[in-house]
Amino acid sequence: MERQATIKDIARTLNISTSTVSRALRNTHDVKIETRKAVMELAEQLNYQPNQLALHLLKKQTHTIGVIIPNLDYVVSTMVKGIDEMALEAGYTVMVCQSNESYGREIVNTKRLMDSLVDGFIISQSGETNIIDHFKKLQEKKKPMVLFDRIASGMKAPKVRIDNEEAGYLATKHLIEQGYKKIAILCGPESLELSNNRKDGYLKALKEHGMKIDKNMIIYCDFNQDYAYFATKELLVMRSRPDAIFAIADKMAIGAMLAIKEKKLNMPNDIGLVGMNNDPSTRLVTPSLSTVEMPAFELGKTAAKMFIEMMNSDKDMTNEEIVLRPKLIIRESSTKMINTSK
Amino acid sequence: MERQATIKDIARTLNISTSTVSRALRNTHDVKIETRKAVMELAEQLNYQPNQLALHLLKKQTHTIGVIIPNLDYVVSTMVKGIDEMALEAGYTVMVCQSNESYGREIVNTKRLMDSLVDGFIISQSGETNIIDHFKKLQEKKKPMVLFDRIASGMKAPKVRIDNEEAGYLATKHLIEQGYKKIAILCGPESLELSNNRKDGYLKALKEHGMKIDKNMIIYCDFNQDYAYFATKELLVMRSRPDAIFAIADKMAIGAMLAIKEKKLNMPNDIGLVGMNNDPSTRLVTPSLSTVEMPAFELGKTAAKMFIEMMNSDKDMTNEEIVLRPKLIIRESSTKMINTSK
DNA sequence: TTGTATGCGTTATCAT
DNA sequence: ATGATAACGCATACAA
Repeated sequence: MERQATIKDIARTLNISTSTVSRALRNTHDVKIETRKAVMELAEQLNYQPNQLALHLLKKQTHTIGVIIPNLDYVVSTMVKGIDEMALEAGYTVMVCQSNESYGREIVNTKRLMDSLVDGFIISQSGETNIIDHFKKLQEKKKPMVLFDRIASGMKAPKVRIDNEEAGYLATKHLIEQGYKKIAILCGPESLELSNNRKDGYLKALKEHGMKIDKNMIIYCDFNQDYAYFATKELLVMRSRPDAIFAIADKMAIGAMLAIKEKKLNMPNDIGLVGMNNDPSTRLVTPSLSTVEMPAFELGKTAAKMFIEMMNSDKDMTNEEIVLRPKLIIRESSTKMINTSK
Repeated sequence: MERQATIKDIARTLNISTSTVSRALRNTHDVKIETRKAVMELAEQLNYQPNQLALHLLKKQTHTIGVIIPNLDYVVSTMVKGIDEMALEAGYTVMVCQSNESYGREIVNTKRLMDSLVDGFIISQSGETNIIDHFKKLQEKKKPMVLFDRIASGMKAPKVRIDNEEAGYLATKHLIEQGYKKIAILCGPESLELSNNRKDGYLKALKEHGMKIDKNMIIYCDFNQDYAYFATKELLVMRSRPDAIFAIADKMAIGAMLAIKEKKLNMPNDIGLVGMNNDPSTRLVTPSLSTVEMPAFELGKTAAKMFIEMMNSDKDMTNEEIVLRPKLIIRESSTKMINTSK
């Protein structure tokens, strides 16, 4: 049991050629029924497994998808589960590398996966990335790729994302309707298209309701709880402080929440708060956190599906883009009406 | 740029043999300096990259580690980050497959990774697993493996875990010292060694303090918030209900917390609660949740380190076991003394 | 129906 | 210092 049995072993034992064994095993062409039976039996007995490495070399593909993600928090994990499920179904294996929001680490990971000769990539960029040469290089090498969620701007590739403008719009409109007058946005790193799209939705809602736009209320911000905490602290000491905040990720909203509590401000009466992603923790904090939910599992699944479709067809999918819809979940942190009316 | 340049291309262009090119590239043996220079230059120009697939076939190894985990929650993600970091450093790539606590899925994943010909495995078993034939099969195929965190019992392999008995002991002792008299434990699936070890720690603390053991207070329980929620509901309607609960994972503690709140019981005065893992959400819930923290990143790193050591040496490490120490973090959900004294 | 020869990209062994 | 050849495990075009 030390060494894996190979086709050669079977051929030698049965006194036939390796090609015949190969054909018998895969039941291709015509193989005499007796030889085939003999081969099958011996294969079974030796517990023969085709050597994938050899097949990889031969076919020049590995049936492996490289997945590049910025972190492993709740939403991203959920997306990865979606990718994983779809990939498994289609006979692909997945190699996940997370960059921890670091540009340098993302480059290393890209190279790693490239060297491992994955057949292609499914990519969500890091918050730090604004140069995308490493992704372009993959395309020069003709590696198929699907971009998802955090779409790297300037790339030509099929894309799967949610409607980020809608997300920003929904959250902001909700806050306006709750009677908040001065709404700030913690809108993520400027390098991300997603940040700007959510901000656009925020702006759209403000304009639509005839509210004026204050640049001091637009805070670019790392995807990270501490950063959001400090940013919020600064917001709260301003002469004319915001009376509501939309943070484009729950972990940022949690950071904001800590700063707000520290200032002894009451949510939702003194200040409203909406996050995004519907992290499990949002249900548990006090007050419970309103949030914009996205179909994360679905999004991952769709990305993988698109990837597989791309591998199996030769049509140009470069310009395809699938956009899923976010959904507002209203909880205590932003429902001023109810609280003020009591 | 369509096709990757190979050694053959270089050899043909320079009118030398592939062996010379190979040697020049790797600077082995004696190669005339001029030929070497020429080779290097052309390689650079053609952007030559050695084909890993070919090397894999030749060396019969892939420099890839298969990582099998039960889920992707906070602690596990952190452990994976540790594995990842160490692996990267040692030139390994990591393939992560999560079983979602499903035995069937775990088997599929094991097979998937086996087929992808990973060099070995780093494994934390699913909560559902009690038959371990699929792991034993890996050993029959001489695949090196390291077990970590949720150690599959009955396996002979190097292990990295925390002191689970200590964890149970710390939590329970703390609750006793806070004056709780009837302490229940949500101790995870019976199939996990880790569950039983934590339970042993719980028992040890009870005995040490002369408290009697009530079998009704020992609840086996899936690693899952909902399950813990229902289990706690049942605990709370008992004639003599517990006045404190230790849940061996934070997500179970959160489920318990929901049930407790629903019953309008006050934490920590009516009932104390301690979780485990130091999930970020534990800081945010109200009351904040006491918890037993484990060095998750370190644990992952150590597991990977052990794996790599095993690959690089030929000594038998089967019986090695590294045990890291957990740490109690006291928060509001269990600090009765302070609350009752006010 | 089966066998022979060749190739996938690389390295190692043995010559020269 | 360099080249020819075989080998890793498999599949396939071509022959028979």
